[in-house]
Amino acid sequence: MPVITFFNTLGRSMEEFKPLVPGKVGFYGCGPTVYNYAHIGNLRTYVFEDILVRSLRRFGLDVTHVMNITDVGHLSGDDDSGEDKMLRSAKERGQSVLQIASYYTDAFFADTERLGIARPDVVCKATEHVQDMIRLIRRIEAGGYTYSAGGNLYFDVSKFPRYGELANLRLEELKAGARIEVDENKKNPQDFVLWFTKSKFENQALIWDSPWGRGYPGWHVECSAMSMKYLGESFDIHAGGVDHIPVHHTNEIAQSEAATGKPWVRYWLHAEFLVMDKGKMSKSKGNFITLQNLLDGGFEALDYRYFCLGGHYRSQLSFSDDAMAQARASRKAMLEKFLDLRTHAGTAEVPNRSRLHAGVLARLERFDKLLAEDLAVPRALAELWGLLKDPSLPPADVVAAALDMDTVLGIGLAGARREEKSLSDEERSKIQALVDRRTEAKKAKNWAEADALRQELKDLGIVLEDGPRGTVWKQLKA
RNA sequence: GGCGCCGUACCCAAGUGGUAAGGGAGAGGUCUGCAAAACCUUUAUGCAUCGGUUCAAUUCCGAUCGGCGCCUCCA
Repeated sequence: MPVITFFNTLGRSMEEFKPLVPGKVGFYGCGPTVYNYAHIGNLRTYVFEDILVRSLRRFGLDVTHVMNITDVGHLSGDDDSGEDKMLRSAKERGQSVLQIASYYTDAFFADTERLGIARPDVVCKATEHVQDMIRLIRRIEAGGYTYSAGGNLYFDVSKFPRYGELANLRLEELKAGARIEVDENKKNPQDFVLWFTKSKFENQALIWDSPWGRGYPGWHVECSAMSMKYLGESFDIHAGGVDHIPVHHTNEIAQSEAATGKPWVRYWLHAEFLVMDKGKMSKSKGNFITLQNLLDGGFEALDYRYFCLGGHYRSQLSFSDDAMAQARASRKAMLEKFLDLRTHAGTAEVPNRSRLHAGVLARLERFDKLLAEDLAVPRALAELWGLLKDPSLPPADVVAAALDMDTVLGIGLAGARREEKSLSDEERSKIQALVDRRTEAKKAKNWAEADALRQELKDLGIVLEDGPRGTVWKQLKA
């Protein structure tokens, strides 16, 4: 197992990764708020987390991956037009907020599944853990970190000296209210609500009884409560998008450590944004794209995954139709190359790792080393290309190693097929008959007829390739 | 106002104090009746600009220009 290093947002430096319990990793990844479809920017982060989990497992670590589903707290407050439409149509169908949440949760996992993202070991819904949150809030309250105002229970950041450490925040320099009105109940602008009994939204749909009155939990508390429930009061890795650093994760740390008095998370990993021409993808700017949009545009889900692998997780990645098409072309070429090698490998026995050709093994080792260096996935991908393109390596060994690498990358080598859709035997024999007729015409040097038959097949969606071993046909990509 | 990131060929994108990965696209070639595929070759004396440090900078420092993110729910 190589030495694993990660760039820890807490401290902003590369650190060797050493799990709290040797051989085991507790990992919490911030999940979706399920009131709308995930867009491809969101999904980039989940691809990153998937690569993280798969890499750790590759290195022999026993990972427990926990992900929350935020299905409370933000369902009635956002007035994005697209969402309103969804809510309205849901209302027309007589559905509850929970049904909406359920719908988008299913949609989310349908997307991640198509992207080959492994399902977390624990998926926990906020609405099913309100009692855990209440218990956690009571501990925070017992420590004297809270105050009540205007019907809400607030966390008092002035009681937590290390507040803002993760984000390098210095409270006195923040310009509170620069972009949003300050809640007049707060002693400090950074204070945040642990429990609402007075919603700023009219129609909060879900409410619970609590020691502070009937209401609902603040957003940040769910991650603290659920992560501790499943991973313990201290655990190894917490990941999410960079946007969470200054507020969400900062607040999570404050309340978690206020409750337990212990260090909470040891390594913080944050994924940068996918950006479009005009900046990040966001609903309010009306420039967000879903995975389904890409599928409708003729891309495969794994083309998008491949696209994500082209950039390092800590760098912004520029999305465009052109860049996406490039990723598709690149992945297609890679699958073709792989299929060629698999054909050449024929029935040769696939060697296990210990018996691989030295040159292949060397590449595999470099691949592992790159992953271990803060997930240098773009370079790991280049290593896979180098492996596939090196003519000096035995095909069977290359195929074995490529499949091995793909257990982390997830580009879909194992499932690669030449044919796009299944054809009936009847269709096959028809095509073969035409191909045979053309072969006869070619033998007779009757080029006109041969070309006519080529065109006829092309109209059927079949392209021909004359090679040294005769003519092979393929389906034209739809 | 504060915090932070980025600017690498036509495009996406790695990377390092010692002379620019990979992919896409383009060009030329081999092969081919045609075509495709494949393969080979090729495309930044250059890494926004200007200074500085250094034997040596794309890589460190400073300034400038440009772009982006966060400080509000947001991956």
